[in-house]
Amino acid sequence: MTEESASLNFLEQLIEDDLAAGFPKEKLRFRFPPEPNGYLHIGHAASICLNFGLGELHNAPVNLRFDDTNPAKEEQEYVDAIKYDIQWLGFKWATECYSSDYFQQLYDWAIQLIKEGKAYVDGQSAEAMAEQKGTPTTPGVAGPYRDNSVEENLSMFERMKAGEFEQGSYVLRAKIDMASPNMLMRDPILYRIVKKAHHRTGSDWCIYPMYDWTHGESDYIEQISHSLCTLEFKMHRELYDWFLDQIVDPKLLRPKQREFARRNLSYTVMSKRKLLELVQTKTVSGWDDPRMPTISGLRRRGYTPESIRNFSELSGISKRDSVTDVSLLEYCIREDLNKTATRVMAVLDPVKLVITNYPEGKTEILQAENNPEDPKSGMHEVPFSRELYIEREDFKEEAGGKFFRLTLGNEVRLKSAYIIKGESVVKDASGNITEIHCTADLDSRSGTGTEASTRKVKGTLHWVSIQHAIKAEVREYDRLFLDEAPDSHEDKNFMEFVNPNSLNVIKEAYLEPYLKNASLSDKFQFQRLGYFTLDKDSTSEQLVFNKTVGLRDSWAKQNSAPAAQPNQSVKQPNPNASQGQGQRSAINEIQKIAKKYTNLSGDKLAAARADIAKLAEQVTYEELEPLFGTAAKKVGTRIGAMITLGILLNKGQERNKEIDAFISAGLADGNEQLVEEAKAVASGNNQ
RNA sequence: UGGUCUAUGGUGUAACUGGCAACACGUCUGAUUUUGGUUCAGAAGAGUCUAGGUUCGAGCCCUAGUAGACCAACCA
Repeated sequence: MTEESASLNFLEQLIEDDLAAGFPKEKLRFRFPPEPNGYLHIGHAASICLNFGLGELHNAPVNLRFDDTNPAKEEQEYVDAIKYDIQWLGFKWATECYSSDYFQQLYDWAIQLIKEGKAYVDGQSAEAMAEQKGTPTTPGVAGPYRDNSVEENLSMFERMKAGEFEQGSYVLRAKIDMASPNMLMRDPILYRIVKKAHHRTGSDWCIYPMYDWTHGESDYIEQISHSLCTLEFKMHRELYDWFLDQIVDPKLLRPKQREFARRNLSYTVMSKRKLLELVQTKTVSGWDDPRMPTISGLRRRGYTPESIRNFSELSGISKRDSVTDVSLLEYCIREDLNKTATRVMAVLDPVKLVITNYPEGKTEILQAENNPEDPKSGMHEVPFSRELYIEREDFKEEAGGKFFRLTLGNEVRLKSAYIIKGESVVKDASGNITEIHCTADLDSRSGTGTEASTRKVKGTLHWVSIQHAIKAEVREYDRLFLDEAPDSHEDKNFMEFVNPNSLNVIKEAYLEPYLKNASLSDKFQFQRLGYFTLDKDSTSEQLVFNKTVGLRDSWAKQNSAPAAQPNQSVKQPNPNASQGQGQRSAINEIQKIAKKYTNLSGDKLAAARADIAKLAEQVTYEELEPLFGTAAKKVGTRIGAMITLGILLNKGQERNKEIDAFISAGLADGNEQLVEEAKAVASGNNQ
């Protein structure tokens, strides 16, 4: 809060404007209004961070309001999970509210609407009503119940409430405008009959209010100043305001609804319905499966509240629909965990390493840094012995100079231990390496301060002592979907894009013994591999670790680069791209200067022209010709090209059809400067 | 064929009432490093959807297009 925030998003700006216009700061009040019909996901986190963030910024209360008007879908389990997640994210709500707390008030207001002739009971089938509603392009028509008397409506509504009718037989509708271009205004439903117990009101009610009727009035009851919701409710604003108009007391605060774009994440889906489908089809193990974009899934995966809040902050708020790349989320968690996670060693794909000059049966206790990023984090002990496991991919019998790991005849450092040299391998009948034999430089032990201990070698490997290692299960995760936006395809169901290899279980990984006492909230970095956290499936006999995210890996990237090459080369057809080491080509430089040419005047203009002329000396005609096709609008570039052309012609470039066409187009242009240059070029008088 | 909204590097957001398009992620160099991590230094990449217009000057204002999203649940 010490530094001023970079720049305000449009909602923060809106509030600033309201404040500037005289809205009293102490009346600011926000709310987060989840429906308890599913678990919160990373998209909700955006809304939570927005609303609670606004509350923190202005020191204003933020209510948690459960929008529980549909007992058919809502459950206490979700209420509890939602509350837990919000607290876990680190936010505190002012008041825990429920729309169901307002059922009586809502009912009273509905009676008032009926009395004023603004609502009526309709007994038609849903299909009939839908038909009368028309379509977006054709107006609706009035149904037969629309002009029933107030008395009749009153009595029918009473009887609905009393439970005299079947579920679905009658509804209460607002009487607004069946011809409105906004479909929502064509006599929307206020109440329907649902004969199902509610998680809070039990069987007190058998009629339940609809979202539109409930939401705005709840905001009003709680005196919410700014009711922020996602874009799909934009159309509802007209209704929101209409309902408020009917009941608002001018002495009280009138809430304002504003909309922002919901946040999508690449390679996943974000709708509760689709997440529920993943759960119900057992595609994932549950709402908190570590591959799920739910708050609980991310938590189990090892994400921290800080990382999620930071992600929301970095993602920003706007009004256009967008897909944020998961790489930003991964960046956020790496950034957080790098500072805090304890460094340990674990080998996931082991191969045996024998140090032939190290005594059999000897064990040394070495010291390992807990976190090099945090000098105060201290050290922990790690046992070392003659036989170790190292990562299978950390050894090659022979390799090129770019392989920094163990090969025969080369030296590498065993992290926190000795420098070793590969000597020989033992293979089984089918040629697989079963053991690697090496010798250690016994003077090189880390931390001893000897000259040998500070020698530089080109690689460092992680390892575990076989005798001391503990076995554990490790679960690695990949993106749940293979498509960047799995639910954006009209012709294909999102389930078709499920990644069949999103879960990789390593049944027997070897960990250093320090991990024996890990607890659920601990965050570790398995050195050189990534960040890991204990999973709740762990038992006293079997630890289970989840991989949160890998370390950035420029080596792996380099290795896979050749495969990706074709794609990239397609995007690189521009011959004007940089030449040599970061050197811009002359033609590129000219383009850059020319861009702003028309904005210049006086000395600056003269200087720019001189620069272009000078650079033009180094340009070939082949480089220049493509610029002839520059759009008419980009006058600056065309002027630059014209000046360059003049120089080239002076140097003896032959005139041709393209050149003539470019010059005459320049002569005919509306821009005076361009015409000037074209004239000069045409007459050969261009110095 | 209706209404509403949106359009800025690969991605996500900036640019106060018009004034040289900025930041982050990602990508690529180089240095440092007992993690091919971190850190540090640097680079490439956008003429702001298109076409007109207003203006000395437009990402921003005007007009007309184009593209995408949303809108006809007794869901929220």
